Amino acid sequence: MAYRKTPAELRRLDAAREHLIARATAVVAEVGWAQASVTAVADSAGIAAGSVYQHFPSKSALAVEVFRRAAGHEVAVLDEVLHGPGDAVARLAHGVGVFARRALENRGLAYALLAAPAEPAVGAERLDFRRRYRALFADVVREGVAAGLLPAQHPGITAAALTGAVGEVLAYPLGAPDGTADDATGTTGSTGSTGSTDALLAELTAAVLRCAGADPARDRPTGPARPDPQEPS
Amino acid sequence: MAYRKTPAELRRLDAAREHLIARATAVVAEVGWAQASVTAVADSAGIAAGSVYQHFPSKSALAVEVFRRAAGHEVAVLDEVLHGPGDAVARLAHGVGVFARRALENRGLAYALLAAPAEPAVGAERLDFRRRYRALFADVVREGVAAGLLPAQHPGITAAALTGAVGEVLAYPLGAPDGTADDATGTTGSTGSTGSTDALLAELTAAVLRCAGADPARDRPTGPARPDPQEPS
DNA sequence: GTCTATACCTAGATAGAC
DNA sequence: GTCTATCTAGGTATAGAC
Repeated sequence: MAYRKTPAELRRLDAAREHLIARATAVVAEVGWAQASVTAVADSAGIAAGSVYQHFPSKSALAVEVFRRAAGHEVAVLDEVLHGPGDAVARLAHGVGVFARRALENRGLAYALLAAPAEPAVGAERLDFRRRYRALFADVVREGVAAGLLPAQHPGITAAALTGAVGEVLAYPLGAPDGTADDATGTTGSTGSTGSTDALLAELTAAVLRCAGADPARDRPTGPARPDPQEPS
Repeated sequence: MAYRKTPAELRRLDAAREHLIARATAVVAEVGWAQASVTAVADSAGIAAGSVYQHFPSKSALAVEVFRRAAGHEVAVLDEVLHGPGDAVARLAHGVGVFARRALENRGLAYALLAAPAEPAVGAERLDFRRRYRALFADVVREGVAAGLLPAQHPGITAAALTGAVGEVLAYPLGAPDGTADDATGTTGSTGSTGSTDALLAELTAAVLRCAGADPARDRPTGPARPDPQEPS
């Protein structure tokens, strides 16, 4: 017996672990945290429940890893957009649009990450990631204020408001299992590219820009003028 | 044996039930949902664990009742302010102020209602109450738009954004056990009436008004001009 | 290394005495 | 009606065979 595992062994183990994480993520996206028992996840991954503990010391650890991977990806995407080219306000608008679109394209997972009830360990992780979103938004707001594009304000508080606003606006379309949301608060199909999704995005972006204090007079690349919004009920 | 309970009996039972709810609420406010076991609640109420089931069919039912009472009270207060005297924008500002102040004065409970991880039944109730908040905000926004005080927008989406913004901005000061929050994101004392609380309220209100699109030029009753906000880090 | 089977632990819920 | 003591279920985690 070797003192060290061979490269091939390591690769195999790592692949198994990755596969487990991927399947766990899929299960969570489908049925939520509460229903994602060790048994269900193991079944989905095609291994025995006990084997899960070859890769993770506890269910919590696996759940946290699932959350970190998925949420970390979203943070990275948002980070790239918010720190990309263009002025601060344009980046803010674009960032929110990208974030929302991605969420609406993968609802189950987005809901799990944003709002679904979860065990304390995941809840703590969620708070941590919300802090990261706040930090990203705060950067852009600060920059916008410095550039004279936004009025004087506390960037941290505005960032928190933006984070909460985006999450809450998305929560209901995401929470509705499939197409039960009405009007601009959800989409009717599954691909997430329907007209009402666009309306939702436009309104969300507008609200976010207003919240940061962006000048409404400046042209936004989001469609012609303002497409007279309609109320749901 | 009487077919009906005597009025005295009914009163006694009702009082016991009320006492149980009150104690359960206190326990939840102190230690959160997760730690509020049937045993802990019963102990606090001075009865045996089994006796809880004389008043509620299940732990979930008790938790839901606790949530409904507390959240219902907040909704009623907000409702009264938002539908009170004054123009729509003034009421919106006042309503947010009152809501935030109340939350900061009773942090444990506010955190439990707004953000703390909870069992699915409570989570569902929370979604329902957030819908009510949205409806209240939507009314005021709609009114403000009609009165020409606010720009054209989708009231439901703005209302969701406002609900999320308020919750998220408050979540961190509330979540920090006691005075660990820095700068305007929290208070230092316990009474909730310190200077930094006022700063937080002012910034939150400003962000909310911007989000709804209120004209920043109009005077707000909240302090002299704008008290040059400072950043935390 | 992976599976099967099982132990165990926590917390909610119940039965019967007083 | 309330308490004590007990039962139970559900799901995590482990032990030992292959």
